[in-house]
Amino acid sequence: MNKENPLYKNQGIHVITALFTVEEGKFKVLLIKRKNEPFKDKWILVGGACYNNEDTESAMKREMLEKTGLKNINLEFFKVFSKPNRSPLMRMIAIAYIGVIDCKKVKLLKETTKTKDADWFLIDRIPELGYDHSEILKQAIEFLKVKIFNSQILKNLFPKKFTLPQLYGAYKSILNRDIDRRNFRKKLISDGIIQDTGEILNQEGKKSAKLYSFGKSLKDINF
Amino acid sequence: MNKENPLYKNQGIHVITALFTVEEGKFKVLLIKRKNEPFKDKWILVGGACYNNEDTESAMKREMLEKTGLKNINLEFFKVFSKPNRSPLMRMIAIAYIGVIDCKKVKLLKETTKTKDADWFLIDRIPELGYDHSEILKQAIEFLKVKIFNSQILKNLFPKKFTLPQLYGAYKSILNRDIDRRNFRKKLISDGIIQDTGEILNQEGKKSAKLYSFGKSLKDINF
DNA sequence: TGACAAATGCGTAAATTTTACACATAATAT
DNA sequence: ATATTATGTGTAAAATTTACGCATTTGTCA
Repeated sequence: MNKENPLYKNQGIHVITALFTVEEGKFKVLLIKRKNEPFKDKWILVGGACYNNEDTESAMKREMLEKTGLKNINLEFFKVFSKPNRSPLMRMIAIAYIGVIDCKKVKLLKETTKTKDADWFLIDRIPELGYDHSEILKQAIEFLKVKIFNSQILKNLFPKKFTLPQLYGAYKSILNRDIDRRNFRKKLISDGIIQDTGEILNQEGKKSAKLYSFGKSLKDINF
Repeated sequence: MNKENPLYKNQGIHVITALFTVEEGKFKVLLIKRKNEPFKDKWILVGGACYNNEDTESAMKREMLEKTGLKNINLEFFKVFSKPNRSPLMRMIAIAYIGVIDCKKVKLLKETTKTKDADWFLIDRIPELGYDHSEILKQAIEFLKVKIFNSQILKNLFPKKFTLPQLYGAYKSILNRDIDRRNFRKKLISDGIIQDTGEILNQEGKKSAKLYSFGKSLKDINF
């Protein structure tokens, strides 16, 4: 590096989100396909550069809109990735988020200035990703598995009111293991993550099920 | 901003550490006094710019050495601060860490190229800090209060072997409240944070006390 | 149609963890 | 001597977590 390019210049801030969904019992993540170098034609997590007039979360929301058409996504910070060469052209630090939405409620932009495709990928069918996004995704999944038990991060995966079996199915898909159905109900209710609405859903030709909503107050133990 | 200065250029990465200690039952934090503008003569937390060939933790260790003379400090990431104008000259994002050491084991550099003083401040006697460091410190303290119960972050505050009353005193100072002495012992042992060494310390003219060490393995529930 | 399986719900007993608190002993202070 | 402080151990009650039994409604199929 020379004087025009000292060690603390030409740095940038990446914001990145692993946006998850569960569709028909399948745990999936949103990937976009790059149009340009570097990593041309590679799939990556949604993200981009943070501008100077934005905090990182605002930047992430703008990037999400620009590259996928999605708005009003709740984001949860999970980790910083700062290896010096994680991005090839210039030193970029990455501020990584996770989010969860119902993919059926939204329509993805399939092409933008910078992307040539966007799609939901099964978690166990992820291609090799550009940048260090394979590693970021791996860590994001582990973070989500913890987060669903101490926050309402799955809120946007369901309508305002939902049945317990619906929610239970999502947990099993994300955790990729079985959990006790009866203790599951007790835990989520007593922790205040969900609450009984008193209403009952009578679906045609199915046994009636109680309707729950996400709780109003939740002592979130995380930072 | 013009073409020479697009929205995603002229960004930088700050690394910042709230380094704590407990000295004679007093909970303190390390501050340094700036020599230059901006915030000339203001006290701030230890920190500086991250270079392009460093990850943020390495940068923080270098800055710690340059500005305080301290080496081998264990750092724990706690939060990103990214408000666009948190730093006046240029857009800087801050990656914030906490650490804990025994101030009696080290000697602070009182002056460096960029600092004109360095000292340990009582937590309830903190002056107004430069940048957004007052806010960062406030959040760091809250983070530490949680962290002492699920990690060995206090490890460097004590020698390899220490008595329970010593440790207990540090917890009370940091938490700024009373906790049950007997349950405190049980919790820290059963969580694997500390373990009985089998040895006993006979201090001249004091009742003998068992010696403990920090545990070998600890299931750290945090990310 | 009758039997069985699946989906939904409720409840309880055992195990574990957390909280509150009693008390014993050694050293110091008065 | 007596009281006070510093250290240690233990136990019982309360709360939480885990394991699991069982009832009801609906669909499936022999």
